[in-house]
Order: sequence, then structure tokens, then C-alpha cells
Amino acid sequence: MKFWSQTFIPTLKESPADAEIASHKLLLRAGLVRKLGGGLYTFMPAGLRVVQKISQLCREEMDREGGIEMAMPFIHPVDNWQEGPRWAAAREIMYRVDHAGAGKGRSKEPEFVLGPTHEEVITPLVKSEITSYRDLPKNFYQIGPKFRNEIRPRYGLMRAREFIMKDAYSFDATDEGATESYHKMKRAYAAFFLRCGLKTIAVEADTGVMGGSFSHEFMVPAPVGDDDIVYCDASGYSANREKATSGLVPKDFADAAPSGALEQFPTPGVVTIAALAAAPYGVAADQQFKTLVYMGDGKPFLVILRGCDDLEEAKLGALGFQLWRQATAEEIEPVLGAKPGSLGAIKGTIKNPSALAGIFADHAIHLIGNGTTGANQEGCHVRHVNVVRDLAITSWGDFRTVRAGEPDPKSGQPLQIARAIEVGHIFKLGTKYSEKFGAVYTDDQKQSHPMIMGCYGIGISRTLQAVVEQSNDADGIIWPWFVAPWQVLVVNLDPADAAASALCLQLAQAAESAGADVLIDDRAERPGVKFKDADLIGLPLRLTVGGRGLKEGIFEMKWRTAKEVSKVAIVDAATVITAAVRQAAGQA
RNA sequence: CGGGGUGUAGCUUAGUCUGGUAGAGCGCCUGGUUUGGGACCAGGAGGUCGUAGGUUCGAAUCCUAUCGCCCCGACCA
Repeated sequence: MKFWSQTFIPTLKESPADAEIASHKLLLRAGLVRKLGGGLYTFMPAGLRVVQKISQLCREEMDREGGIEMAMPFIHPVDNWQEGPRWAAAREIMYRVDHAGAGKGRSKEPEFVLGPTHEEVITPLVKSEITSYRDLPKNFYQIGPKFRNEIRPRYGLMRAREFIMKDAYSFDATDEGATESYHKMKRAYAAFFLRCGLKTIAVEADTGVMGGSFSHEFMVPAPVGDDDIVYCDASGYSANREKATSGLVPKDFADAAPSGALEQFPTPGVVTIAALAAAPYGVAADQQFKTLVYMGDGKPFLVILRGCDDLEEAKLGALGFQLWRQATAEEIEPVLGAKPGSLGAIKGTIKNPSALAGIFADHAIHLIGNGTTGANQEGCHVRHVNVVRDLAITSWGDFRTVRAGEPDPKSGQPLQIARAIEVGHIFKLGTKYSEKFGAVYTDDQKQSHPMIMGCYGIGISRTLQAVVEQSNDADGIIWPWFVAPWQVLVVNLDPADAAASALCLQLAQAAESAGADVLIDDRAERPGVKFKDADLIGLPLRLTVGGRGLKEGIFEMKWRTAKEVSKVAIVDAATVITAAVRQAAGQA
């Protein structure tokens, strides 16, 4: 048990001006965290307890599924990263350690970086330590700080430069084994978030720079989330918007026949979809082609969409480029022969087609029978464009962003979209890292194979804030039982009175022996202050001792989630408290 | 990195447009009265007005630069 006067819980009446969202304000007001700088937070004593509670729950669920805990350094030799498969993409987000003498006689690269994750450390380790199929599978995990030079830290712990993460890495000999490891983690994650009192949904996700074959994200629906999730209640389909597809284009769709000869027509000054859709042209956006130019590993390529659709950039990952970005006007003109706004992909109108790495079309342009597109000539567009007849498509894919209301691919029911916070992400990585680092094992036929890997992350500090974001009211935080910094708050309204203090101690001991963590508010504050603080810090169960009750031989018991207060006879204290604690722990 | 905001006491802020040398609430300290939902009275401490230049007799206020922080977008646990 802990006495309030002997720990440090600096609560605030007003929230600091730089907090915008409920959870961020409450973390500050309840004295759980303090800001050091943008995306850098100190965990105050009570906040640290929550971190430890969440970490312990995570540890238990990882151990249950065969995870093996270890601890790797968070300062990494840069060599590990340069030898790894994603240095080009990852270097931007890494902090470099610039110590005295760094880089002497070497390149400009730093000698060390701060680890954003640990694939580049664990894989070489496993390479040298594990060589036989007999030692597989293995799943190593750790809980500790991670560092990412976030482009824009925000919302307190939600997106921080330094944050606490649980990261796990599985190594398997067979693909089936790797899939099994993946499902174990999926199970562990579901159990973990459940015990945190968080409502999450697992959605299909893009693998991003991590690479790998498939992936799920664990999402907490919340308007302040960074991601959009697309889902359908009828079919159970759910996916990150980056990955989501809709049933907009039926599989057995047949392209419309050509409807007329290509015809160039003047469109002076028209450089947007909207302008071409307006009078006097009146070409509906869904009958226009949108021609986008990207650079993939230094070479331009085209992406063709319907005029009414938006590109989902993450989906370009399917094209196999390491890095891609939008091309600049200067890069576009020599290849297409025109500036953005007048571009098109009609055969024969591209100035230098051999410079292109490809022309990739979104399936949805099949829906255009008689389209209009740019002529690669300023002030000119072309009508009666037919997808099959007129465009030289290299390959087809799904590149457009799904919109709410489009049909679900399975059920045909309208898809819904909601904001969500990503608290966990699991990847089946395959052999991307093991091949690069030479992490191979020998099978029972004396054959050598790269290990099949998976990696699994949980944002511990982000989970903490997600819990607060999901569980609060106008008065403060409402901690779920197992992540509360303490589960029971004993409020002593008369700390100067010996009888009151003795009773508080007795109640605290009863709660503690029933298995709860107890905080005793023994501060010489007025009752109003104590009750306000009690609601603010949000411990699940409150026991109140005061002179009024002492005279009647009672104390009061109140759940943070309830309005009513129940009076309990002091003689029944042990029984009632034990029952309450066990009930809460059992239900949670 | 682009766009938008903002910086005044530990916290919340007024004052900035229209220049005249900084005010309040909360919190803190002292004394007293109070004591079951953020008490009251009296007294007190605390501010290089983010920083650096400039304009001016005079700058929190006007100008320039710079830094921090917050929000929107691309990236991520």
C-alpha cells in the first residue's frame, strides 16, 4: 500500500494549453506524465505504475504463447542497419548518435543510431547462435524504449519520439510453423488488449517498409486516431484504409466496346479534373482518366485512375519499388511532353515512353467506357478514349482509396470507415531479413534454408493513452481494473484523527490481502479536493472514511463507474472488501 | 517539409489592433476562521513579457530574424 503523502501525484485543476485531446489532458491533469519536449515525456510515479502494469500483462500473455524475454541495447552500431534490407527507407526516421570523435576517418555516417526496432540486431544474433532446425522455432521479445524521429510528434504519448514498445521476433524452420507463430501472437495480442480493458479490432494491414507477406493491426476505434479503418459488419471484413479494397469493380466485368474514334479537342487553361467536369465541357469526373506520375527508385512510372478516385500511395508498394514518390513537374515534362494537368497515357502521345518504368492502371478504370484524358499537349484533351483499345497498360492493380458506402467485396453491403488508434501490429515477415543477414538453419536432410521470421509490436505507452482515451468521463480517468496504478483508493477525510487513520489502515490491509493495490489519501486536504482528485485519477474502487461515518460505525464504498455510494458496517469490512475486490478482478 | 496558430509567474490567461514601463484567477508561503464534492478573510513571495537585433524620447505592444510549442497533411507502435 502507498500513502498519497509519501508518493508524488501532482494533479492539476486546469489542463496545460498544449494538450488538445481528452486523454492527453487527463494524463497531465492526473499527474501521470509531464512533458520534457515535443514527443518526450517523463512518467511520474503513478504513470510509471501503469506502464509497469501494462508491461506485466503483456509479458504474461507473451510468455503464455512461448515468448522468451530478453533485452537488447537501444544504441545500435550503424553497420547493422547498413547491412540490413531497409537502410534506405529507415535512415530518415532514426536518430544518429553523434558522440565525440564519431565518424573520424570514416564516412559521414554516424557510428551509432538509436533503435526504432530491433530486426537488425536480433537477426544477426540468431544467425550466430542458432544453426539447427532442432533449435527452432523461437520467439524472442523485449519491452523497452524505442526512438523514432517522428515527422510530427503529437497527442502526448500517442505519437512520441521516444516511446515504450514491446517487440517480438519469431524464427521458424517452416512456413507452416511461421504461420503458427503468427497466430500465436495474434491470440496473445487479443488476450492482452482484453486484459487492458481495451476494445480493439484486428484489421488487415499494409506491411510498409517492414516488408513481409501479411499483417494485422490492432486498432482502438477513436476519433483522434491516426488511421482509417474500413469495415463491414455483415461480412466481418476489416482493413486499414491503406490496404482496403472494395467490390466496386465486379470480377466478371467486360469492358465497353469502343464508342467512337479518338478526338482531340481544345481545352485552354484546363488543368484539373474539376475544370473539365464544369461547363462548358461537362465531362463527369468518373469518365475522366487521372494520370499520375511517380518516381520509383529513380525511374518515372504512370498510375492511371478514374478522375473521381484518389490514389492510395501505400498500395504502390505492390509494384516492387524500394522507394517511391511523386514526380516533379521538371521530371515529368521531358518524359510525357506536357506539364501535370494535361497528361494522358494514350498510345503514341507519350513523348519518351522508353523512359517509363511502367504504366499501371487501377481496375476501376474498366468502368470508363468512353473516357476523356489529357493529350500530353497543353490546352488539349482527348475524348472517346477506350481503355482496352487506346491505353498501353503494363499491369493492373488496386491503387485507389476506398470510400465509405462502396460495396464490401464479400457481402456487397456498404463499407463503413472509422478513425482508429493503432496499438499493435503483427507481421509475417518471411525471409527478407534472414536472407540479408544469412540467418539460416540446417534441416534434417542437411540442407540449409533461411529462417522464416515474424515480428510483432505493441506500443506500450500508446496503449496506456488509448486506455485513457477510451475510458474517461467529465470528472477524469476511469481505469480498467488491471491497468489502474492502484485499484483501491482509501480516502481518509480526517487524517488527523487516530481512529480514522486506524480504520483506513484496516481497510487497506483487507483490500491488499484480497489482491488489490491500495493507495491511501492521507493528505491534509479538504474533502472536496480529495473527492475531485479521486475522480480525476480514476482508481476503480473508492473507500471513504470520515468522522460522520465513524460515529455510525460505517465507511463508504463507491465504484468509479457508479453513481451510488454504499454504506458498509465496519464489522463487515473484511468480507465486503474481499468480495468486491474478487468480483472486480474476476469480471475484468 | 508544406499550411494554420501560439509564446506574458508553476498552471490558465488579460493587456498587443491604437507604443507610455505588466494585471487577474488557480497554485504556493504566513496568520486566522472553516471542515463530506476543488472554502473564506487578511497579508506575502513570484514575471529578462521565448530569444536576438532594429525603429522610437519610450516597446509585451511596431519591424526583421530566429527558436520552442500546438493543430491540419505525408510516415509510424
